[in-house]
Amino acid sequence: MTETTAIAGQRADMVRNRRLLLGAATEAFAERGVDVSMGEIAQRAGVAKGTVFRHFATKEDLLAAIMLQLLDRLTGTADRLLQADDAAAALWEFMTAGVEALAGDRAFCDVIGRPSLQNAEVRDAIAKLGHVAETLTARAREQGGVRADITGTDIVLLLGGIHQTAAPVLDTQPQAWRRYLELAFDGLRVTTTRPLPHPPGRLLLADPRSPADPPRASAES
Amino acid sequence: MTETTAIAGQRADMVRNRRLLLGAATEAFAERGVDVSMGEIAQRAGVAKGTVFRHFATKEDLLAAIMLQLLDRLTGTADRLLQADDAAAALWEFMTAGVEALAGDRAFCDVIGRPSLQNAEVRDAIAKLGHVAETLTARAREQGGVRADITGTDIVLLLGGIHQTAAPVLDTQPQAWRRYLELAFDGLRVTTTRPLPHPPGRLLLADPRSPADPPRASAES
DNA sequence: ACGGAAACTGACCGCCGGGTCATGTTCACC
DNA sequence: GGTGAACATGACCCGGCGGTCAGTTTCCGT
Repeated sequence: MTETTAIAGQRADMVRNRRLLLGAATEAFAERGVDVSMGEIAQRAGVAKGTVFRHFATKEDLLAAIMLQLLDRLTGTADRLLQADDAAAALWEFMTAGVEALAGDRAFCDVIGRPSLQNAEVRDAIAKLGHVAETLTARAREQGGVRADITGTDIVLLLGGIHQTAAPVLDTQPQAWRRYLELAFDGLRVTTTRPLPHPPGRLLLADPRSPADPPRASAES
Repeated sequence: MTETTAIAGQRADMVRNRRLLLGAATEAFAERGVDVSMGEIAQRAGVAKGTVFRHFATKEDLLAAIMLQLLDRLTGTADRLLQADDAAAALWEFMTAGVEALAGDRAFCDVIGRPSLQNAEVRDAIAKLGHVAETLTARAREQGGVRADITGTDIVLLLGGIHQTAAPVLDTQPQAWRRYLELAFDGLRVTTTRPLPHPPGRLLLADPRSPADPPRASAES
């Protein structure tokens, strides 16, 4: 978890700088992607470069901290949506939140799209998100809200795809992703076509724990 | 156009190096994306770094040459498919070719997804591709093969999105994009749902020529 | 009030990238 | 074969990056 709570005995300037730093890094990464420099983040926070490295040993650590924050929030949203009655509507809401998060954060897109940018913690958080998405999807599948051959991994992968579809026109039409989210969801509801080719596969080939019974793609309901 | 033809009076070593260079750059960009260095490209071509800059003044020029080659090929494919009887099948084939091209070339993905990497020539080529896609889509729409509110711009944008969906698992499942292409196409066929939100928009807000009558999204068939 | 540990600072390092240029080499033409 | 222009070469420049560290400042406990 990201430790935002102040431990007793911490210096006031330290917690202040840490908060400034996290805020600045969140903004900077969101606007400019993972390629933003540590120098710029320091400047935005009103802090010297060395201070950044005192709080986060490497750029990778800082990026991970920001991404974990985002992933945790999304996982929390998904968790809450597990309580909803209409599973398909819940799934829709989850996807909206996910694509919106991607559209508003360039670094998030970079990290999701390029596994080489993910450290162990981030991979874990993504796997956890995938796990919740799997449950959410299973419910929607059972209720007949989405076709039978869709898995949670599909849903998570689709978030990146839907966003990417709209990304080239994001500057001029910041809301275009809604169009493609709707289009994707229409596709997810289809039941009259042949089953999808190629196995769904899992997001991470070596997920250490949580086998999370892979749902079969046989037609039912 | 990319000048691959040798002009009379050109030195033999020059045309040889140019061919080596284009080959090496094509490979290098495809494998490693736009971030590959000019030094590595020179090395792959078996040529000194200075030679690269003699043939292409800047990295941007070299990248553009490679991308134009790819875009022209894709536009040619689309052009040929305009002759097909079954417009929906032709559109399907075009999308397969497009997503396959993206899946096989990381630089292509980078350039398509980030407009800031496109110079004027590349933007033109993309606009031209968009124009052909528009025609291809219009035919499919008229034949009832795809829903009425889909435009050519949607199709071009979807290529990037479909690929991106599968990108995170591309290392372990190189063919996963076929699954999401099928899913997208199922969505494109849907006719029983409400029309898509948000206007389709055009790929480039300032396309100097070819107004290319924007199809209205009213329901018909 | 004060002492010292902890945090901050910014000049500095090594590295790597795109791009240049004086020098050496090759080819086409006569 | 000779000659000159076009081409190839690779050492070099500059800027920006992630990351370091000796010296300075700040804050907390007493």
